[in-house]
Amino acid sequence: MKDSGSQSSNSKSVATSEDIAARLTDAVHEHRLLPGMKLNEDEVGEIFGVSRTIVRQALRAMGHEGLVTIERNRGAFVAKPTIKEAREVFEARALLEPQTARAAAERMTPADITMLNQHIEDEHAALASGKYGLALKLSGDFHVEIARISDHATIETFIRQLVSRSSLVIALYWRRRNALCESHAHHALLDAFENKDGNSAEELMKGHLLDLVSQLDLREAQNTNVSLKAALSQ
Amino acid sequence: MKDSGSQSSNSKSVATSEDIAARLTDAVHEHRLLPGMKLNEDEVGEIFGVSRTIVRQALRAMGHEGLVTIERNRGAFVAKPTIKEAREVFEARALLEPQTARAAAERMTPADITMLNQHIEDEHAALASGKYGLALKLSGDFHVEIARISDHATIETFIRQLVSRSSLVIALYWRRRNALCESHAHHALLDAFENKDGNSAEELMKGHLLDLVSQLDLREAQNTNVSLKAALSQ
DNA sequence: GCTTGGTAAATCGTATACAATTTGAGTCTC
DNA sequence: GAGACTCAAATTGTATACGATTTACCAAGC
Repeated sequence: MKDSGSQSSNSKSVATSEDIAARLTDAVHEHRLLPGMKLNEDEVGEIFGVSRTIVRQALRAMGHEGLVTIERNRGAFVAKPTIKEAREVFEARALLEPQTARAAAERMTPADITMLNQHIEDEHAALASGKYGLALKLSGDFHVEIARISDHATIETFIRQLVSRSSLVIALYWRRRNALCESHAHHALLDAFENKDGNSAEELMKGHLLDLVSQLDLREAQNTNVSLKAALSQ
Repeated sequence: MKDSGSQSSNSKSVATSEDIAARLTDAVHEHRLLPGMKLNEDEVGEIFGVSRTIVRQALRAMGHEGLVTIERNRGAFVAKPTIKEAREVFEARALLEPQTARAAAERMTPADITMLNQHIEDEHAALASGKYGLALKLSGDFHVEIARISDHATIETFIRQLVSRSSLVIALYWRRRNALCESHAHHALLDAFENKDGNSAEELMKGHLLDLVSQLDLREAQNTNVSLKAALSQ
């Protein structure tokens, strides 16, 4: 839990760079910040009431996660993964997450199950009330929670990064703008977890990731700003 | 290539934070900087002739890689992986590198082979002239080069991090202080690469990593500073 | 002797000032 | 009008000053 308190209990808690990075990261995960958007240092600092020093720390941290691209003397932008990078992200997830799901299944406690269940319900609620961005973020968090339960901090860090970047990929390459009909997959995973069935969990996760990729449109040259060239080539 | 020129061609090239991080990282890889060592900001800045601003950027970057631990108001220290973290690093490598070796084998060009060969020779030369730290670094670079050849930037980044942290693990938990008798393993891998034999490459890499782990001493409580508690529990 | 307390030095955290670079508008020319 | 040029405004990069925290040392007390 630990909600990285923006303005929590203790009256005048000044925001740290971690807070800023978390807030910005959430915004990216919820598609309130979209790939390519400029993150002006003064502007961000003004919004959160901190100096540029702190903002720069946050932006550089996000740069390391691959969420933000920093161009020298030009500033920070929400990253725009290329098609190759998009493929890589999901290939890496396919390499890490199935085994992680298996490990998680074997370590799963009743408390974990309850928590994951709550997570799925929240996701449902978000979808029902039209908060697609929030639903998307929660859907990613589900994967991160599984990694956390697997109790492998190193791989958890990698998965967290990959899930993060998946938000960008989805923003750029998702086919159907409407539903994220994947809650079924998460339910199925939860069943495997309840039965402590590592094999199923591994297979379900593998299938789930393949399913996700199959809903992306990763053909070359679709989202590149080729307006000029496209107009001329006709 | 691009050797991140410390003082390259252009006369007065002021060191960037990337340069500083690279220099410090090399020092860690070569065991000139050992786990636990304090990295004083003023001191580092003095050595490289840059202000603390730049040093702090470098140290935070290394923090993200897991090479450095930053404690608030206390400063940056070369990281000291616990035994659990040490295990995790090699488990993650075992998950990523065999498949990466396979992919590399399939994409390997004659130029790549030549380069890897040179790498092995350099490693030999370093060992022969007693530069164990350099040999260790080169040995790690070998793995990173394979990742690069596999042409999967995302996984390459992960492997780079893991190899980096492996240097720390080796500094803390390596059994025999003398030789790193692993050049044989690298030779065998090279043979597989020359034959474009992905299966062999994958298997050899898996075995090589297991071999490495087996030379570590990862039993509990050997390097922990428990003098007080240990004395009291008796 | 060992601990406790207090003060000065060392060190880190952050804001800010200023330099360097990019951006964009406006002007001029062809 | 399209393109090249100039200059001001906006923005980022870096050094530095200053406050906050930790550390280290030394003296006093039990």
